[in-house]
Amino acid sequence: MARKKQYDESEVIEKAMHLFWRNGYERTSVRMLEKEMGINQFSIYASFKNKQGVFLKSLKSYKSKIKTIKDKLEASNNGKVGIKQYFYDFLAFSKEGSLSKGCLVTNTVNEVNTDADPTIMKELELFAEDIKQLFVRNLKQDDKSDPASIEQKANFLMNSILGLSISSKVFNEKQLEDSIEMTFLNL
Amino acid sequence: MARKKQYDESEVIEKAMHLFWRNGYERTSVRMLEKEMGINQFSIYASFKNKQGVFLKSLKSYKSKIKTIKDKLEASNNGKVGIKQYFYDFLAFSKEGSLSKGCLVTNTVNEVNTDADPTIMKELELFAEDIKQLFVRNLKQDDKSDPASIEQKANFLMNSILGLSISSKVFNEKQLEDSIEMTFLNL
DNA sequence: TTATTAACTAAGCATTTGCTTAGAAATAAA
DNA sequence: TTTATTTCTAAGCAAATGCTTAGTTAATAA
Repeated sequence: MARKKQYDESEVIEKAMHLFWRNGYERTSVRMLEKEMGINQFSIYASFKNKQGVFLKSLKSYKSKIKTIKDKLEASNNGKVGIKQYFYDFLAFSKEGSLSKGCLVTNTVNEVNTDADPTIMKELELFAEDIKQLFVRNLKQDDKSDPASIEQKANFLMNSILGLSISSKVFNEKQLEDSIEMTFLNL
Repeated sequence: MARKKQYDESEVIEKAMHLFWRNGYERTSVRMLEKEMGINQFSIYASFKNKQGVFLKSLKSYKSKIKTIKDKLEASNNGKVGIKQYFYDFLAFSKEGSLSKGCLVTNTVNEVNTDADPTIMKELELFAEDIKQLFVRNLKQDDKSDPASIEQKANFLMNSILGLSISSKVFNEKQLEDSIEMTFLNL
């Protein structure tokens, strides 16, 4: 009845995701996406509506990729040890060459104007909340103290991993390891 | 002999700085700078060569502005207490409304491509190193332990304050306070 | 006053941006 | 084969980007 698509949507999104991850949202042009995804602009707009559409799908792709280490944390069942492992896993996950691309989500929070792009911003908040709940869950495993204390520690850990997302772009491995080890030393 | 400038360079740079701080480098256009600085594009290019020139001067302006709280830390002479106060001072400094603009330097690290803009990147590294040395100095004041331990703590603190720079854009005051208090609890 | 020099205004430059469209090529049901 | 439908290519659109330039205005040394 009609012509077939000559590309696989999830395959080309995977490529787009890496481009956004490396360069950020604004500095990734539709021309760059065209080249990286290997398809024409028409096809991009036909499949994903617009640039933001490509990005939202890329975010989904990113989330499913990082789900591996999130699942590992969820299955760990060993409290702070598991969270610490998650920190190291995250570093390895975002590594590219000697430095890191950081976290796609964090990068975007930092780039996109808070009030300018509410659709994207909402996605990011949900993602952060999700991670935090994983931390809370594991903290409860070996910390029988009051909920307020758990909450405080979770907030602290969120701050640490956000920091790591930037630090990993600038600092060397020894410095990053220092940060992680200190974070969990007296937690 | 010739006409006088109708604007003060440091005055208009102060305005440019706030624009960059709020919006980031790329998302601040020369047209926006024109409006905010209140001078024509010709004057911008005559005084500062190009957009990057305006930004570099803005960075200087930012640094001299934040020098107030850096000097306070340097004069504190009370070790970790002074550093902690610096964290709170930084939060107040970067505040705009209920949320924060973060740190102009950190924002730029996050935005600008590491290898794309080496001139700017160098500026940023120097700034970070400067802050770290202040931390080291104060840490030594009440921590007589080995240099390796001091270094580790300084790296940890750098990670924390970088985290704070992002966190402050997303999290509420209670969450930020949690992070700071936990950071210094067992330091 | 006059000549010189610098700072102003405003228009315009080439390039890049996100997105659209006209028309050719391919697929498969009728 | 014919016809309907969709995807493809490639050209082009308006708007925005960083930056320049032609020409006017103002200030001061001669």
